[in-house]
Amino acid sequence: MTKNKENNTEALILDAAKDIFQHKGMEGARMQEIADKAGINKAMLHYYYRSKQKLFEAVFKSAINLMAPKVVEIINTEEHLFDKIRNFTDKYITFISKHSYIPLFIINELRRNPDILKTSLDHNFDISVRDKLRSEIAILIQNKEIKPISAEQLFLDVISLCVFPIITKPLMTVILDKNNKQYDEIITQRKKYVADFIINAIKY
Amino acid sequence: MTKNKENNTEALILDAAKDIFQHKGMEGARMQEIADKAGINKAMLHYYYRSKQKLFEAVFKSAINLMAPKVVEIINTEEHLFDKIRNFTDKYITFISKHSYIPLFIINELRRNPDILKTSLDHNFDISVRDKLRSEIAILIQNKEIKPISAEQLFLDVISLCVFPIITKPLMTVILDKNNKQYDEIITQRKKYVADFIINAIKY
DNA sequence: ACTTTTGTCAACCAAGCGGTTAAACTATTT
DNA sequence: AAATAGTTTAACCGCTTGGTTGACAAAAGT
Repeated sequence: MTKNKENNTEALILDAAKDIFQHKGMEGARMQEIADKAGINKAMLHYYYRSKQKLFEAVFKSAINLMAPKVVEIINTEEHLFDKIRNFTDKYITFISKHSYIPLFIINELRRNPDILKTSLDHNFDISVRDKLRSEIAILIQNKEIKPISAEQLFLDVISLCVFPIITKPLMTVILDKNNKQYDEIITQRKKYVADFIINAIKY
Repeated sequence: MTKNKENNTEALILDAAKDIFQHKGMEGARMQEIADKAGINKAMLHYYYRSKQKLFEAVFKSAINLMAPKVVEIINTEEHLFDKIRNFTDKYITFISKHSYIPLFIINELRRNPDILKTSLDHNFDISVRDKLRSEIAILIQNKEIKPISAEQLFLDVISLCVFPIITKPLMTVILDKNNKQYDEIITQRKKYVADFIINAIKY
């Protein structure tokens, strides 16, 4: 435990940067605030990460590579599509609830700079993953297990139903007139609810 | 066309501010940029709106009061729930597509300041609207026309399926490997697709 | 006609920003 | 233990920011 002092500071900075950037975005974040949160001098941020932009990219990359594998992982199992859906909604809603600021962070900064993904995505969502899902759905359609739908639409449905209600919590609590606890309960129920909803929608 | 010169300037500022704020957010927007866009001197912004915060709030208020009535309007018709859903998904996806930056703008700034809604929402989503939808659903459940679901969950489903795929376009084009035109086509198809999807999910 | 109010602008200001520097401190190497 | 290299800090810097000021012009009121 005597070594990697330098590594420790670097990690300390990244942790603080994640917290500040993900809550306030690139423009809203202040280098001084990140330094304060990390408990170190502001010059250290530049010593380890050169610039605000570079530090931001490190945070973005870590965020995108935290979220994406979770999706791929479940698509790549050998379960039946319905089980995948049940599995996914349950795990993804739980996961996103724990990191509720990350999806909005990604969506936002991707809008500011649409090309940032290309340098940040390590490996995920390659052709094989897309094709696997597409062919699985094609077979189920042929077997008349599900209605004829496109893989893309279904993918959008699943992600939308899981993620959107979480990132819009501040808005939806007002619209639906719920307090925080009540809304959290609604989200908890969605873990099962969403899977049933989707399966009912697509099954014959 | 000779009169309301002062009014014209004020409106000119607000239009420019909408454009800049909604694309770049509170932190990312620059007063000078707004002034340039409006084609007037920067001091005018403060003359008419006192501060950046006040100008921002005017923009936010106008955004929220553009989006919310569209929802209430359709809920308050006397159509059958299924027709409401078909009507809503079609109109709302069309509408949001035209103003794709607004939902994200609202979600974001509401997260920065959760209390801003209370001073911005003019009248919408009062108890009567919520109760109307709730009782309509209760009746349909009793008549065994739809499965027993909560109005809140259904509301979240509808909004999620309409809005999320639009605000995540930059992300989804990469994940689904589509170009802009292809993705727009997917969104267009969703206008009908989403309604069928939801109705299939909830009907007996 | 002249006084007051309202609208507009160039110039300015203090504060806060990201980033730099040079020196001090702390290991590590020789 | 002296020299070297790596780490940390306070102080600083140039620039941009939101906001202000004072002069001036155009209406509006009298």
